[in-house]
Amino acid sequence: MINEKPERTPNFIRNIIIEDLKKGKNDGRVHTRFPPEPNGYLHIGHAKAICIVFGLAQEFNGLCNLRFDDTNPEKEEDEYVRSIIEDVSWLGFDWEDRLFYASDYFEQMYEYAVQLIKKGKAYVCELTSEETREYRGTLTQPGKNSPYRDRTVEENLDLFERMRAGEFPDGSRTLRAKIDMAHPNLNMRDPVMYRIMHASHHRTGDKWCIYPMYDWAHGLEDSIEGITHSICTVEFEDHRPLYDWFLEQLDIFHPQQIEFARLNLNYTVMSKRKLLELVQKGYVSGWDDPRMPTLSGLRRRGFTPESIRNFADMIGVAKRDSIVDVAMLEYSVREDLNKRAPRVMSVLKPLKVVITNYPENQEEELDAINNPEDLSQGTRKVPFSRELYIEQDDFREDPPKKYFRLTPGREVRLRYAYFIKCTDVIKDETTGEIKEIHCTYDPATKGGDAPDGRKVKATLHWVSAAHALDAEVRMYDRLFEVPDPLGNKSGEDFKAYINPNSLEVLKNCKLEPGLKDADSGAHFQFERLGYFCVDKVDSKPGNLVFNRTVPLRDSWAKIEKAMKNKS
RNA sequence: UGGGGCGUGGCCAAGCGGCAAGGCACAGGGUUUUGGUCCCUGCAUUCGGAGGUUCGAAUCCUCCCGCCCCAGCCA
Repeated sequence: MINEKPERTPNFIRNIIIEDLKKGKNDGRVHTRFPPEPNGYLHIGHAKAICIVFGLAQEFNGLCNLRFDDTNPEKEEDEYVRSIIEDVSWLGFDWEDRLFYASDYFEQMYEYAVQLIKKGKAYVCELTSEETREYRGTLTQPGKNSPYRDRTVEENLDLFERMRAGEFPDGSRTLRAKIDMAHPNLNMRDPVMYRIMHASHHRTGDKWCIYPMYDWAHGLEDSIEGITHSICTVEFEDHRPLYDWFLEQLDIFHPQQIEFARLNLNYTVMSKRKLLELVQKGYVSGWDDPRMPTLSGLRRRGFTPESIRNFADMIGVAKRDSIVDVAMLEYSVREDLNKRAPRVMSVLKPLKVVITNYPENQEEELDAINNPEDLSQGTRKVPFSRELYIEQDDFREDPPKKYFRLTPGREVRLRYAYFIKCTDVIKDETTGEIKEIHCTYDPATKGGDAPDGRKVKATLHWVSAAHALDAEVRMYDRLFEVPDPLGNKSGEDFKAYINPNSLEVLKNCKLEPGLKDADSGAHFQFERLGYFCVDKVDSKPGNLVFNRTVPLRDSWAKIEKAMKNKS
């Protein structure tokens, strides 16, 4: 496949790779990896990382592995590996036959550990975890050596073997690297390499009772797979000296670790812990709630893989902390869906319109364009009849300034149909509520153009009442009403900022009949409203459910808001 | 007050000694059978601050200020 790349914005990682390639480093190979721990669902922040590592591999004709970093059996589950596999492939990336697990390398890692012990660079320590913490010192004070630090190689070998054999209880011993307890970087103060855990692992079962720590394992995994550029987030920068140390001691293939800043989005929270809390306490319906920033949530909401990949390109790659405006994500779906989503007319908050001069039992089929941005999508027939629905927002008895939709006495266009003029407003006598409006139509304007050249200020979408499909539409909005839910000004918990209007369920929506057999997950533009998709979970034939992915840009709403602010 | 990292417009982000890309947002205008899309136009005399080097600095040097990360037998 040809990888046409419309001049991407440079970033520092890409620049490093270009330099490496120039120097002929790694024989010109570029090999990256995405190494999630299978302990939760992937979110948009992971998507950024995935796009970076797979994208770099693609761009430089390299490879990218998917590798589960499953070194902690107490936290990891198969359910997560399944969801991660689904999400990464949904995003559009292919690891071919290179799906790996850190646990596949446990034996090899053990051998490497034995080597370190033999070099006198690792020892079995019997300090408890509390003692280990005390011995580590603090940020400003050096630590002190473990009393077990100077055991003989033979003793260490024996003890380590017995650790593996299961002779010791959990937490009773660790294997530690012998580095420097006074090192200014705490990660270098004799870090733990192995801990004892009599836990069942999702892949290796009960084969092991000692499990490697991240710092020890990760570089080995990268090295074994021949990873050239090991890309991770900035909080691991402090770990790089240790990553390098292990590989140097072992004298094995040495990948280069490069760190970038993780993604933050305003109006949302990203941490696994916080997301989990939202799920567990029922603030959302689950990990795939369309308001969640998880990939499963975004997918259900109607975001496309293309839009997320494009978003990742837009936000770039750097090391500085930043908070990206969700407006960019929203822009990115609109841009994608604008080109692709078929247009359709749907009335979400119906107001009945009776065309009084239209024959009682007549109906006709009008031609509508499926996508003005892509004429190859063709046209369709839309039924028209005497009774229709229009949007409540499209009629105002007392229109404000600059409102140019339907008002008493005013003429507007019904898209692809006719010009209509409002002649009467029928209200409930007691409540004053508008029940329906009466209009007349001009038969000469069929299709939407007046032969006499008469213009109209607005075009409304509509649905024929007799033909309309009923549906439920879920209007999603940002989950939080403040840009930074964690910036608790007054010590409030982030949940205090949840947007009470993040979901509005509309039950009486009227859709154009062609939507009857819409595919699960299919995307549409409801003209003049936004992009919507068929909910994958709850929509059933005869009980349609749509999710609003994102509204269309709405300059009228802005004008109206500006006018309100003035008064 | 130990170590590591980072500071370019409202938000992202290029640039790495030659005189501030691009995108989002925002504001005007044009086109329009979506108040959508699209198309124009505007939007940092300035790059955290102060000195210095240089013909010339966002880019090099010095000092200062601010923000983030690290004391899991988590990743």
